[in-house]
Amino acid sequence: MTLQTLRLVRDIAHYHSISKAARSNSLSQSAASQALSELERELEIELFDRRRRPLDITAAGKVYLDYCREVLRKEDEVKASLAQLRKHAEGTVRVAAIYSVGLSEMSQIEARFEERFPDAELQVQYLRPERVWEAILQDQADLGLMSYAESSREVVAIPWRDEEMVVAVAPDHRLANENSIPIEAVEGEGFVGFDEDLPIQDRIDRYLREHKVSVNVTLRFDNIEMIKQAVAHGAGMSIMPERVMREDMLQGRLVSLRLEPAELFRPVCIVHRRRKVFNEVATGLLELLREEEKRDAA
Amino acid sequence: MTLQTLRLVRDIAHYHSISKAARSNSLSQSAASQALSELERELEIELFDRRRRPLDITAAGKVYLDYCREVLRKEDEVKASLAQLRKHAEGTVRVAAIYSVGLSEMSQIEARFEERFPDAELQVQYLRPERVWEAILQDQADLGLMSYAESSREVVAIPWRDEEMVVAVAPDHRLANENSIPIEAVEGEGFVGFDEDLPIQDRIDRYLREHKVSVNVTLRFDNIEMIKQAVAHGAGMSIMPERVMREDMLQGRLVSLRLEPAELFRPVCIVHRRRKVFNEVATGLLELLREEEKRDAA
DNA sequence: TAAAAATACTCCATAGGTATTTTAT
DNA sequence: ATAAAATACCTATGGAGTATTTTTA
Repeated sequence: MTLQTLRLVRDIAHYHSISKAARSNSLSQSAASQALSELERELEIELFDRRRRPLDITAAGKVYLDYCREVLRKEDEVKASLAQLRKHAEGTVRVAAIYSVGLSEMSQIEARFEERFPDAELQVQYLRPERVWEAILQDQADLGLMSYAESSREVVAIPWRDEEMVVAVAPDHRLANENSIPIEAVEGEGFVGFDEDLPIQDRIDRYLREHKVSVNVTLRFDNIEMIKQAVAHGAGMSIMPERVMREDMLQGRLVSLRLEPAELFRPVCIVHRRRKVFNEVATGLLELLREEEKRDAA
Repeated sequence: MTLQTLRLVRDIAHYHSISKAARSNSLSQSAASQALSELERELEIELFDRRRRPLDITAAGKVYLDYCREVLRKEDEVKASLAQLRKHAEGTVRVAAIYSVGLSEMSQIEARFEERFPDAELQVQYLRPERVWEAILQDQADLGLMSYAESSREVVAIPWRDEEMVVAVAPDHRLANENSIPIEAVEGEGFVGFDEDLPIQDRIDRYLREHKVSVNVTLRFDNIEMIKQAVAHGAGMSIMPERVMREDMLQGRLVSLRLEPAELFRPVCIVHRRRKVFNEVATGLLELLREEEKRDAA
């Protein structure tokens, strides 16, 4: 017994005719007749009085007709709701990014996305790194942008770009007029660092160790924003991606000094669940991000 | 797509498991999996997130689940309603009878019916003869009881009993002390008759004519009740079935005189639609009526 | 590694078609 | 006599099974 049959019953009642109902459902008269008979057999009750023409609906038929109408109405409703959900799902891509990818960075990307997919929706969420990972794992986001990510069994990390790390100082710092400095120049300097369990701090420490330089760490934070603030307020120098401080440089809050040798980079990755099935706009965004990276590298 | 599938979706959502839902629907895990996949293919949207276990319902799944629940609830309702109708249809017989079959007659039959089919319902409607015929034609009654009925292409008339016709007079009538009278004795009498277009009057007229007797008709009615009243009030004598005036005789309102020769009978028939499919109790009533007739004839 | 889901393959029940008979008006 | 419904008969689709592979946790 299929939903088609309910439609048929409704139409037979409407036309008082099996043939007409059959036609309006693109069925043969025979098929309609059989379907109705079979339904009546299942229900063990006659829905139409075959002994008069035009066909007459029975008391049971009236009861069943109400049921058909309600179900068909509900069906229309659910189809409409699903169509909307489908449209939304096909036209939306959800991105989870760490704060330090930068709002200005993303707004450029958003602009290019908007241009390429005028009807699509790009939802960007800024989260702490571990929350980005979590969002990807739980499929709360289609794409993630985070640093120091590594592929796991459930998540793929695609290298996106390596951001050059530089020394950040306040404008009134003794070294603020330099354009670049050798790493040895930071020996013994007051330093604002990341928490020690963060990968970024691990890389910085290794770099310093390799060049036999040690610094005097006065403060530690778990995020770049706090570090920038501390540096700007004269708490010492720090090492961070040049990109994330551009805004601050323009506004004169911070100064960046290139590090020699320039061996220190923060890798930012695009992450997504393995075997994730992307919709068109997600695929489009992925492509767009890669173009962005190439343009940047150039 | 069958209703079974809706039940399956509901159960998968409930158990968060295809296997468990399959079991509870007496299906193989494979069949359930295929049914769900097929449904999702039709709807062009995923209802469950297969990438986590236990299975997780999607936004679309929630919408569809609501639909499933409502339809299944409606289905239960309609099944219950139909079961009731079926039970009613199987346990009910509708009879349409002319007034002059007599309430006391019928109440005896009803009593014997009640005894034989304690759970069944006997619906009796008293109607004018033409309305009895109509009720049978339009299947508003299963069986009809009426006089002077003849089979037609759509209706079968089964002779039930022939009621002896007698002379009815008021208790203060000049002939009221007689037990029976020869037909010649009514010559010239004041007479209350039926309307001339009724078969019963036609037979009475023919009988009188055959015996070269004429009466002085002072009043005509289209039904026996009115005639009985007129006779009781001294409007003259009449001829009618003895059965229909028994009550009035007991209560001293009327007196019956047997007619010699006793050649005049009112035939009462059981009528029903041709090829009518009777339920058990209708068949039972038909049988009971025939027994009643035999008992009577004896 | 163990369970659950998906898939490959097969079978057959039944929905649906055409041609014909039966029924109602 | 005519139009509509039912039926006989046939075909093909898809629902459901078993066995196996793939996936998740």
